[in-house]
Amino acid sequence: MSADPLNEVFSALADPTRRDMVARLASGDATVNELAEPYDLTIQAVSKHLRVLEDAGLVSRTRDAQRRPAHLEAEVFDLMTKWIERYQREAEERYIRLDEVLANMSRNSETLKKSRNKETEK
Amino acid sequence: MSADPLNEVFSALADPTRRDMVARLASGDATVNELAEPYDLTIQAVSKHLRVLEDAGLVSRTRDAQRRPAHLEAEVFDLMTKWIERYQREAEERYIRLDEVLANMSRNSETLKKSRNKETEK
DNA sequence: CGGTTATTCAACTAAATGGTTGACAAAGGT
DNA sequence: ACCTTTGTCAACCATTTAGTTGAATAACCG
Repeated sequence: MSADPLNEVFSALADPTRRDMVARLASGDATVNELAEPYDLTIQAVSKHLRVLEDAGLVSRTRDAQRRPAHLEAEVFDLMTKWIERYQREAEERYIRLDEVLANMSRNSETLKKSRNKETEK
Repeated sequence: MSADPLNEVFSALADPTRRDMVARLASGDATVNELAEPYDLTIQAVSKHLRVLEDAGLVSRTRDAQRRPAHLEAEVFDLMTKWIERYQREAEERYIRLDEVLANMSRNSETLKKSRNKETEK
């Protein structure tokens, strides 16, 4: 029921062909045949790739006669950037705090010389 | 030789366990044992996950006696955000331009009524 | 209706992935 | 010198994945 949608989004973009398809769709909608053209792949393979992108919510399909043009959905990207930025920020902030700690430590370094207690747990 | 590093980065983050490990490492370095504790997984499995993160450049390892604490590397995140934001922006800009086109079209819509030419190819 | 174009479905295959168990290595603690 | 802790390596297994070929569906073009 509630599988994290990021699973599919990240794993969809893990494939270079699919990333390339996304890149191309960013500059305009395209049909399966058009998308398949540059690759040394069967149409069926590209159709499958497109389905993966669709399932991940990165792409939507419409209909135009026999064609089913693919359209890039930009909203899902927000999910990713939010996740990424959150931990990127956390890690950077922690890095800055660590710098402060180290600055403090060197300031009163005499207390440090005999501290041989390692409190790694908890 | 020159495989796109984004392959490994995205595919590393496609796994929810690995994403969770990253989330936890964002608030501080941790050893394999510490990382493994919350999961219903063997240490070996977690060790493997950690290796995937390391190969993707998301994590680095140091040494502290028998322990090999893992440390989150924030820089690689930039690669991802740059890729994502580029196409996100492209898609959004195109969407805005499309709006303008549609606005123009409705303004002189009388010319449209008989345009039955479809120039999909090229 | 009959043919063509665009796309998907189904079945199969090879390789990659995520997990296991069991043995091994490396470093400390005593 | 042992024993313990921490982690990795190796071999194996089940599932998923990226690709194939071949048949089927869907919608247009005469």
